[in-house]
Amino acid sequence: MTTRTRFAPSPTGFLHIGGARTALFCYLFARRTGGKYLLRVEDTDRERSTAEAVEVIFEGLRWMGLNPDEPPVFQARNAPRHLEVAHQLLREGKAYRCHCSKDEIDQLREQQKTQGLKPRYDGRCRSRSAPVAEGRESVIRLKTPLAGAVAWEDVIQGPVRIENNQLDDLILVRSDGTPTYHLAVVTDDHDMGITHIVRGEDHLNNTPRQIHIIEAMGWTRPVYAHMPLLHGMDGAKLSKRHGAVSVLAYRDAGFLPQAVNNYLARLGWSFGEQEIFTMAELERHFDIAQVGRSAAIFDQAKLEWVNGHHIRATAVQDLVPPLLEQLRRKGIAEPDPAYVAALVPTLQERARTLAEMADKALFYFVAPTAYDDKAVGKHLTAPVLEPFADLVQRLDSLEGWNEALLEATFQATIATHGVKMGKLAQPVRVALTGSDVSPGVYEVLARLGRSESLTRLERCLAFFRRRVAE
RNA sequence: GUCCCGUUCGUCUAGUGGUCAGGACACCGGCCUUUCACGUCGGCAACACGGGUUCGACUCCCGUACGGGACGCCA
Repeated sequence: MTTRTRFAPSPTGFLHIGGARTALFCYLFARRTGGKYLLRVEDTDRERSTAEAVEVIFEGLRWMGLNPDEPPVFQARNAPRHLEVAHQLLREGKAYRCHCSKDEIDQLREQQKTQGLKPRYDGRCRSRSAPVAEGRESVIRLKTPLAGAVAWEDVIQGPVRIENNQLDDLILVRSDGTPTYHLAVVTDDHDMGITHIVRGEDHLNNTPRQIHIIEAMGWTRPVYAHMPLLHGMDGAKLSKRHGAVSVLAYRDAGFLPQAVNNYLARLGWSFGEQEIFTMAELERHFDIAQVGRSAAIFDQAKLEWVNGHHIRATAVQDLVPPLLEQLRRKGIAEPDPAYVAALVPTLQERARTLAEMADKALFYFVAPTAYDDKAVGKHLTAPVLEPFADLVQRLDSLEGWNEALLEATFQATIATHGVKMGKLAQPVRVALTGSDVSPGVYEVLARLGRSESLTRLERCLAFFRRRVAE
């Protein structure tokens, strides 16, 4: 039998980084076991579900590379089937109509709470014999076994056992005639042939209720794997106040999807002492049974480190499109892809995100309008003026313009003047970039080109002369 | 309040009765070097607490504390 997993987001907002992790685990489990990974949109909350949210979630999953193996299922469309199941249970006496009003139940819960009990419906309609006034609203509730317990072997949590007396008769169909979450989930999972349910630990308490529906229908139980939740740096459940929680926010911040996947997979799971994984390696090694049971805290600093690794390991051509986007955001109207491709190798090991890479690439597009004060004070000093002027002269009369030639010119200059390379290279860096931090000077000169380089150098030389004269 | 789960360096984790408790990020320092970064070497730093069980507990059991989740006609 081939395994089938599903990621089942509800489209009430963006794709949360925690949801993305759940999707990733579903996906990796399916890949590892040679099964299928499916997607089901749980849009049964008519009030909060939106088409925009569906699109945003799809976009997030697409970006992560977590594309389902079959077309997505939209739960709301299966409502007739869900109701059919509810009515079958009703006919078989496994469910019943409950006419209690919301107020009545609220009151009951309130009362139970003050008594220190777990608030739950007491099943008062279960054996109601008195006829009910015609037209009064009703819901359909499942008859939950009164005694006994539900137990299952959770792939991540281990053996789990919940006493039935902790449960109440859950609602299958609302008073407006629409199916509830539990009914829909169980029915769809069955109909979709889901064999393994990988989801957040927040669903652990839902599992026994869902198992009861499954048992009532005589369906086979899927295997469950409840993964620990993700927490923010303060230890609380990850939420908006923890900053970027939408996966698309990570894309926009310049992270690579393979890095996000890598980091997310390592949260709660490890494989020897390996930290960096390609998607293919994750598909090969990720073992959900080895996932730990405690919640993990999302650490952006480590994500950045992982991202830096992937930036260095990714082919230039694959870095160009997202980098172009980052550059546009920084105000570079129409960056030339070929030019950008030439710049990438000079920046790859200097950036942890593509946004940072774009920042560091800016000088390639715009000549410095001012020189960093500290850099000027440190490197544009009187003793270097002569060697620097001589270098500019030599570069100006250079025939040809490539890194080897440039280096030879620098070497000849320092030999003539008896200065150290650092003394000469730093002013050049300032002239070219405005600061004393940049990729190698030969690399920069080569990419900027002869004309632009000389323009920047001459301008700086003039500035340098004025400064020394003062 | 009730039920369920968790607890090893600040963070992610290895560890399944006998280890100097290992690795990674971050942080600090050295090296490399035309700067930064990469790389590399080294440093700092943890078994929540209290009882058991045992010749011996991070590892097993019980309790406490702390944290999280769940208790909807939301999903």
